[in-house]
Amino acid sequence: MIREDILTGRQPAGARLTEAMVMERTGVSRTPVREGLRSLEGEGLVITYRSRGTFVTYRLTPDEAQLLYEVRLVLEPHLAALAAERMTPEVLASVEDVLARFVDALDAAEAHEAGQLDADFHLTIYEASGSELLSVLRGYWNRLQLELSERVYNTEVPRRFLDEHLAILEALKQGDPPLVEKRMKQHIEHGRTVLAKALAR
Amino acid sequence: MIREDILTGRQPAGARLTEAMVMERTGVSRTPVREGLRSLEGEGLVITYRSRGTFVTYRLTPDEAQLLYEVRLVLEPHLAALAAERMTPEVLASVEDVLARFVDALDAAEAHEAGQLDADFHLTIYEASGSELLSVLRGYWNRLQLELSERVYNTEVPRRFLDEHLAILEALKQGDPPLVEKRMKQHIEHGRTVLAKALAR
DNA sequence: TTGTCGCAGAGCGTATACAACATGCACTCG
DNA sequence: CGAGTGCATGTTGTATACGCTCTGCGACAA
Repeated sequence: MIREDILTGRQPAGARLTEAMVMERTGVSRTPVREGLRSLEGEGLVITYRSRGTFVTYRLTPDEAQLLYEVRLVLEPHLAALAAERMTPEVLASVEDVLARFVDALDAAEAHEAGQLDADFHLTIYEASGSELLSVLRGYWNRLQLELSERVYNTEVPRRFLDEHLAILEALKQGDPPLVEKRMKQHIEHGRTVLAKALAR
Repeated sequence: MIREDILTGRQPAGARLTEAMVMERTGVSRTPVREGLRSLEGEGLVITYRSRGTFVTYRLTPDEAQLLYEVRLVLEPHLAALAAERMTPEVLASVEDVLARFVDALDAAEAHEAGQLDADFHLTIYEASGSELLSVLRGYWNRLQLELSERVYNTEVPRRFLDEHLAILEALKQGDPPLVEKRMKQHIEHGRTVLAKALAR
């Protein structure tokens, strides 16, 4: 729940999160609260200063977001191809489910929800790769997601993302790893130029 | 302490870490133990299964290690240049200290220690960049370090790494961001070919 | 008026007790 | 003899109490 508060911007960058506040918001006691905050810290969403509290980390700069796109171009097409080799019907079903909800979010013009489901789409696929690099990926998706939601998912562009997602799903179904890799690469390349334009405004 | 056990290979991949074991090893009670394990989980060093325990994550495959080197080539030269712009005397002193201990570790042929200090050298510099991407970097350095220690720091190669580290330090002292970026890039490129050769054996 | 010391309160750090859950084994019944 | 069920045990999940540290405010003295 707190993760969502951060990812949707309800908790702005730099906001203070005392354990008492989180307890009240979630209704659970301190120990699980602390666990949760520690997890969020590991994901780079918050940072804790001893005896002072934990704070929502500051937003990525536009430059850093572009840099992350270069990383995405390196990692994600590769993991997508791996995932295509090891795809199972269960994962395919999950991906389809995520895409269905993605459509709903776009129809309802819910930018944050759409951003979340975009991340889910990618990460669900990469999970199937069985790669240990997944933990690295999660870290920067968390940071990218808010930027993406607020800068891109307010516009008309994501409809084209949906088409690309569907094309990737198609290639996954066909069990064609090179095609999946190629389409994923194009998709991310597209996202990169879109974000660059959004940042230029 | 547990982190070191993992990073030095004393706790092998797949090893089970019950909270009771960690309590005994560290002498602290369960709450801080759980915090620590949660942190390690965030760094991708362990993974926890509900009610069954936490386990040391499996090693990177050689392929994944190579992939991470491509990521390093994207991120690290950039952050090094940023760091050069914002360098302070304190950070420079820290970097020099790390390098001094790096030399000691090489002289003593302590591969794991050297691997740790190699990571420290890089991360200490990037800290000065003030970039929020640091948390992403830490994640994969943790995973890379063990691979590096066991495959590279057993050989004679790291002496050349030392020279490169010194050259980077020199460029930092001169306050020349483009030079820092260039040397860092060459250094990582070198590391990549070294690791590729080590993996081929 | 200003600087320093002390105090009080808020918040985190740690320890421990109890609850819930998963696993494996033994026993029983078909 | 085999399969299924129930129990015992080990391990994590949660709650709460207590102690320590840091911060901010106020009073007192120079």
